[in-house]
Order: sequence, then structure tokens, then C-alpha cells
Amino acid sequence: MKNPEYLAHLIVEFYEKLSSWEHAVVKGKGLTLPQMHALELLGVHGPLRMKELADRMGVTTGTLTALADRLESKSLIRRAPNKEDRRSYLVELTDKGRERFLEHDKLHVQITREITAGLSPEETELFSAALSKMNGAF
Amino acid sequence: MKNPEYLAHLIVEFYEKLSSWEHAVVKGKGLTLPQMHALELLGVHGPLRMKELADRMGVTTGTLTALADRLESKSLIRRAPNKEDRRSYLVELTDKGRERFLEHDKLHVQITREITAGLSPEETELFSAALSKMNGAF
DNA sequence: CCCATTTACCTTGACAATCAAATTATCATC
DNA sequence: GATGATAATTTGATTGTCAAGGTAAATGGG
Repeated sequence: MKNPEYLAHLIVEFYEKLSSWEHAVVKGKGLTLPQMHALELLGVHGPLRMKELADRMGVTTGTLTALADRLESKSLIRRAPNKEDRRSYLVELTDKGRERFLEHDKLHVQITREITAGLSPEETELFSAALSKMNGAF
Repeated sequence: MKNPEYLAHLIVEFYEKLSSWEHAVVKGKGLTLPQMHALELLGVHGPLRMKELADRMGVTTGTLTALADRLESKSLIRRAPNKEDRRSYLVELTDKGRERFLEHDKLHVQITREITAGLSPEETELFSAALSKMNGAF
């Protein structure tokens, strides 16, 4: 019953459901998935250089340039000069961008509550511990 | 320590890592992520109507029409007539498409093995059970 | 200090993904 | 059979994406 094929299937299903949930949530907000993803990474990690953000998103800097332009034109991010290295910017959230990030992050907590509602505290604890280990194994 | 915020954070991190892994794996194969996603859904669920597949992918049928055209031109899928309803097709994998799907699916099993390598059998079992419950709760 | 190399970002050109809205063909119901 | 709903396509516009090429700044070895 607990062969890797079965577990792989569960993980794929979980991934698909998260993906579809995220898609639906972002859609109603005037933002695209990549745009929200960028806000999220900036919210979690603080200001990043374009290259760092592009790497974390898994896109080229060319792609990110265009994406950042759109977010900047919506006043959600800002390119601040980087004193350490004048070739680069530090991309950071504006107040409006941070607001959007926090709002979205709240939804993550909420969906987490919902999908773990059927788990006992011990189960939740063990799930959490296992997930933590797995995240470290990538 | 085990508040929902923390768990939400772990889940987001897990999702991001899966996403980034998937992206990297698909890239080297001449397929895009949505294209592989379509092959995967067809592989798992069998032949689907365009509308069904679009719904599962979370895109409009207009988007899927174009996507299916590209997959069809690569001989990975086929539009078969639907005797039940002549308005629709049944989209199905070709042999070549099934091959691609199976090959990709094997990678899922493999990455699953890798990221669960640090878990004890009991932990894996519990993780699996928790995930199964959570999938049902979406 | 100089020059070659690397790095960071931007630009361009081409293609893919995406949606909303309009269209066509078929189905379903009354 | 007429009317309304559904399945797929088409169209037009925007966004996402990459590879390749360009510019400016940093880096490192002579």
C-alpha cells in the first residue's frame, strides 16, 4: 500500500490542488500568478536583486525585467539603487505591495487551517515534522 | 512552534520546491510546463473532453484549443470523435504521448524516493496518511 | 594601473500561454 | 420544431518566456 508510486501520486495530487487553489485565488485580484509569486518572494525574503529574484522564480532576467516593469507600473514594487554594486538594483515591495502580500499570505494560513482540519494535533505535528525534513532534502 | 502560520510556510516552501523541480525537469524535454501537465492529466485520467481537461488545468477552452493544437502537431495527443456527443472530442494520448507521460511519471517516483529518504518507514506512513486526508479536504 | 573576463541588467525578436468575447455546431427540453 | 444551453473554435489583446546581443560596472591577474 505504501509504495513510492502511491506516495508520488499523493504528492502530485496535493501539488495540483494547491496549484489550482492558488490560481483561483489570485485570479480575482488583478494580478497574474507570476506577479503574485514575485510579491511573495519579496515579502518572505525582503529586498532582492533582480538576478536573485529571477533565480528564485526560475526565470531569466529578461523575463523578470518585463514582469518587474508591470509590477512597478502598478506601484507594487520599487527598484532602489544598490550602493554595494551599481550594476544592480534592490527590488523591494512598496507599502501597497506589502499590503497585497500580507493579504495573500493570510489566505495561505486560512487554506492550511482548512485542509488540516481533519487531522488530529499529533498528526498535524508529525506531518509538519516530516514536511520540514523533506524540504531540507531537495 | 506548530501554529498554522508555520505549517503554512512549510507547505508554501514545499510547493515552491516541487514547482521549481518540475520546471527544471520539463525544460530539457522540448515541452513546456502546461504541455506536460496536459499529458499528465490524460495519462492519469484517460481520455477527456476538451472542456474536462481545460477545467482540470484551470484554463479556458480557448487556451486549451491552442495548447492541444501544439501537442497534436507534435503527435503527442489525438482528438478522437466522441460518439456520445458530436460537439466534442475525446482527447487522448498517442503511443508517443503515453511514452512521454510514463517517462515523466517515473521521475515523480524517483524524486519522491529522494525526498523521503530521510524519513523512517513509520514517518513515511504517517505522512502518506495525512496527505491522503488533506487531499480529500480540498 | 590595465585589460580581459565576468556579472547584472536591459533590449529585441520570436513564440507560447492566457483570457474575454464572439461564432458555429450540436444537444436537450419543452 | 423553437429556444436556450453546451462544446469547441476563433480572434484580438496582454502577459510570460527564452535566447541572443548590448551596455555598464565589478573583478582579478599581470
